[in-house]
Amino acid sequence: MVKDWYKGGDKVYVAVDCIIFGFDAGVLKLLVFKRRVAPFEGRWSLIGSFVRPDESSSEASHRVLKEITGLDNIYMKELRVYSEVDRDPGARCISIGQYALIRVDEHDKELVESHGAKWYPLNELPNLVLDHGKMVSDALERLRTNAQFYPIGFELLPQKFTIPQLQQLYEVIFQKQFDSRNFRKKLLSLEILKKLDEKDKSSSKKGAFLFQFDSDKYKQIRKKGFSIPLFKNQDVL
Amino acid sequence: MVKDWYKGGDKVYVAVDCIIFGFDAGVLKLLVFKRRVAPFEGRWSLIGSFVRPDESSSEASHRVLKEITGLDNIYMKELRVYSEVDRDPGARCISIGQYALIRVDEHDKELVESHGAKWYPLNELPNLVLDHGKMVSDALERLRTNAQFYPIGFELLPQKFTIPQLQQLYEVIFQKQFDSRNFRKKLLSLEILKKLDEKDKSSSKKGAFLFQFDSDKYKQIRKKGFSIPLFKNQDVL
DNA sequence: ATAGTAAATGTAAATATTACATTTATTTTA
DNA sequence: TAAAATAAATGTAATATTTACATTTACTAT
Repeated sequence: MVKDWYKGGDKVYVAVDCIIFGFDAGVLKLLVFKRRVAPFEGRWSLIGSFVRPDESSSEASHRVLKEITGLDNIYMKELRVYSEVDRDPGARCISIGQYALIRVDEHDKELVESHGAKWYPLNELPNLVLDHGKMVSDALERLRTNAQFYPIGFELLPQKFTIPQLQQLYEVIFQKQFDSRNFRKKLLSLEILKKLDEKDKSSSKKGAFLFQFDSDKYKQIRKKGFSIPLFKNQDVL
Repeated sequence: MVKDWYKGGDKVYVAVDCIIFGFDAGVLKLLVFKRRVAPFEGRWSLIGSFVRPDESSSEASHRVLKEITGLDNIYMKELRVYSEVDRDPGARCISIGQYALIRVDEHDKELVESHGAKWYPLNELPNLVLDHGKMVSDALERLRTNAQFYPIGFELLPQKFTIPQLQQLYEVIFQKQFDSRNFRKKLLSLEILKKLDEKDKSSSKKGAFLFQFDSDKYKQIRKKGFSIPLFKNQDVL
């Protein structure tokens, strides 16, 4: 029931749009889809939805993410609200940008295809509808900022990964090369990686040891009151 | 004109609520106001408004902030969207939390009073309507996080301030004492403070030199690709 | 002239970062 | 089965930053 005093307000459409990052074959990719219905039929768009009466914006974005990728329990954070008056010529409609990091190896590729969705390397993105291109560049900036201060890179790698893989990811995110000895030393010094007794031999004869992100340990450290900036000299952007 | 394909969506009320921080008499304060009309007449609330058809959420929050404090050009950032289904029993209404840092010495005190608004020290806050208490604690957390990595403390101090004042502010934000010699050294080493030829004698016979935040220099540094974490060992939270 | 007060300053020890080259483990090939 | 090939793994010395800690300075009030 809507109380009288709300009658002064103007209702608007509220949507979520997901900026979904993945790391595959050494490059950062974004999941976009080709619209099959109006508006913007046939054009590329972020994956989104109206927020339904029975869900929050966060629930809405997790719902569509699951619909398209089959994935639950995804790293997803609010980016910002896009509410410029004329952003959508069809109606007053605000959109909440939600950026997500997923493990490409874990998602349901057939489901993605069946929805007309496709992974594009960030530098080969097609033009997107409305302000979705802006959402992507904002999200990329946010990803870079957050990756400086928090260990979120792990969200983009398989559960088990090698140090060289991790380094490659950070080099792609920050567009910068790191010294492999110093990179390894620094990451291991954070004490948030569990070394496994297993090697990945896909990229060398010697094989590289696999590691897992130790999120319990990370939470402990955070609880004690520390945050972990990955690189001290933050000249990574 | 609303196109047909939007008819599937459900419209909702969209509001902004401002979490307004100030630093006064050595304590962090929040600006809240006593509602004079329904809903929640007589109860304390954040300062907010519906987002109007002709403005973005950012414009809406700057508008109400100006209405109440007389201030323009305020540091204000989106905190997050509060869209839980039952957050407002009167109607489906989502709210965009916007947190702001203002210089208490620059705001229009009479205007604030005339609107029934009042500054409360953070630890003496009255109960607030709806989820506004949660907004405040979220905003405080965000303030602390951001103050670790970015020089935003200056937004809460007068344009001209002393190093001891700056230190006191950071001690309040982080609930932690700093060594005055190291604090001064660290802050000056960032090279974003302009020393003035002027002293503030309000708190000592000797007087303390006044400084200004040099935002041009800070922008230059950022442009070159550096961010500036204020404290290396981020054990400040 | 002296006492009182907060501001300002310096340094040595500990820690973290950087720059840089060789050895190791394994597979493939000769 | 020895040798070649390849990426992974490791160590160290030089530099920079952070930390811990006590005295002097500038000014006002008595």
